[in-house]
Amino acid sequence: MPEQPSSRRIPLTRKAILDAAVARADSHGIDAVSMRSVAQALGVVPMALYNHISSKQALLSGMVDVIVTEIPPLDPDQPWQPAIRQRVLAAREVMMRHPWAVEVIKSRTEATPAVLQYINELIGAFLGGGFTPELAHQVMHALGSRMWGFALDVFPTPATPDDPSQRAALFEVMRTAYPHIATIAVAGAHPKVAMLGLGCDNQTEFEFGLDILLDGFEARLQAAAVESPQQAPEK
Amino acid sequence: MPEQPSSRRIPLTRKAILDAAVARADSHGIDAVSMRSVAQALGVVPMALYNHISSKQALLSGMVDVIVTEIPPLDPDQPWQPAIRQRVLAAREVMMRHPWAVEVIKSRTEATPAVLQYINELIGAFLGGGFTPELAHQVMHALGSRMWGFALDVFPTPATPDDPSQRAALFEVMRTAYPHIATIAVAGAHPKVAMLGLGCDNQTEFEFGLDILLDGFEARLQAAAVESPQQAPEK
DNA sequence: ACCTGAACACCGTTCAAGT
DNA sequence: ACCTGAACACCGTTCAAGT
Repeated sequence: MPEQPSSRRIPLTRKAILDAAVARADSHGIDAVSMRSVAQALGVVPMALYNHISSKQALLSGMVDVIVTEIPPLDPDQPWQPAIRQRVLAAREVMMRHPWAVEVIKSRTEATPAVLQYINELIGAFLGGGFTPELAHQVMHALGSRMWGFALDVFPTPATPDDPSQRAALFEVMRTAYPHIATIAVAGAHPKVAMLGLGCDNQTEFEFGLDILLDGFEARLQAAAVESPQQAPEK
Repeated sequence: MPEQPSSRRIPLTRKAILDAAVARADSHGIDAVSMRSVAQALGVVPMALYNHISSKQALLSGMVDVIVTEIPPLDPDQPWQPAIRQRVLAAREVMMRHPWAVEVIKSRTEATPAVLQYINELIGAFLGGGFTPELAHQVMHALGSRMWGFALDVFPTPATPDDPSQRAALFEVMRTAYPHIATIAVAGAHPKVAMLGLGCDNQTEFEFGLDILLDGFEARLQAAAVESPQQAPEK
């Protein structure tokens, strides 16, 4: 019995489909999420999904919506910088729970409601912190993917062989062909990482980049306040 | 006659395949690049490609290699900051010439030789500018996709209807549901962009984010020099 | 209104055969 | 060593039919 129709008592619903897709991605990886496989997991024929979700792309966007909803809200009692920092790091935790999410978010081209709401709230924090709309626009773009808690890590790791002697040979090749890469590879901030542990987008490095951006935003905010103090900062 | 075998006098070669794939992506978009379509463009059967390129993924990586080679070299006569800034902006121009490149680079997981060489040279510029290996490691990660001249623009544009009255209706919906987004949308630095012209990753915004990062790198470099002046900055 | 079944037009890739 | 032909095991999606 390859499927159990007894579980199909409850009618198919958009939410049930998205939850099944997220569950499947969590357990089997995003490549295991196809219209056919999700339908099978629900005990239903592939075309049944199309009554609730218009396309594979819509399914992926809906999956993002589901997990973006997991991001905890902004703390309204904090100044903009710690509030945003905290929320971005919270978003990062959600992304770490769903390792497929980064790849899917990178491929999205249209925003869904939960995504728009998250963005809207971040902008609200900037505006509430004294940013002009123009500056808020700029900093949101500068923040980019870091608003979701990840940095595009285009620093690809060559597959590191398990065999130590092969690994040493590879490192020797790297050191002669790309000496600077070899230099910083061994000088990573995290000594536990193997010598070719590039491609590491770990917590320290994420926060390093995030804080440079947030500090830069603060500096631009101050500069703007100085050159056009139409509204005094004290109230 | 659906194909011309006369063009198949020259033997198939890895470079010929990559060039054909790049040409096809430039003219028809990345979705038109399949093992089958590239083979057809070369007047050859799909499986013939596998003698020179091991997989579709290898084809995509090879395509990136081809265009990364188009990025002009670093100017060795300049200090690290203008040199890197200039080269990143040059990389950006290459990416603009090949609109498919951003999407493909985002999906790569392994570095190819030209990519490693480019990265190696950037690191060399940081090290030559006085960065410690540790700090160079950090700033390379913080730079992230911006080293390729693009920022991951996770700020997706809702499809804007052509019809003005529909567009006005959409904007009204946005303004009530996501007021802050609407606020900064109309306050973009580029007045020519339509009111819902979010998702714009234009030159000004790219440079805004890039300069925040580069300035932050400089500040960290100075801070490190102050706290451990084992090598005096003056010579 | 929702689900089904069959089919269409594709994919990347393996395998065995040709030269 | 390189190219071919046929096949395999998938895709997303359309269409017409069922209830």
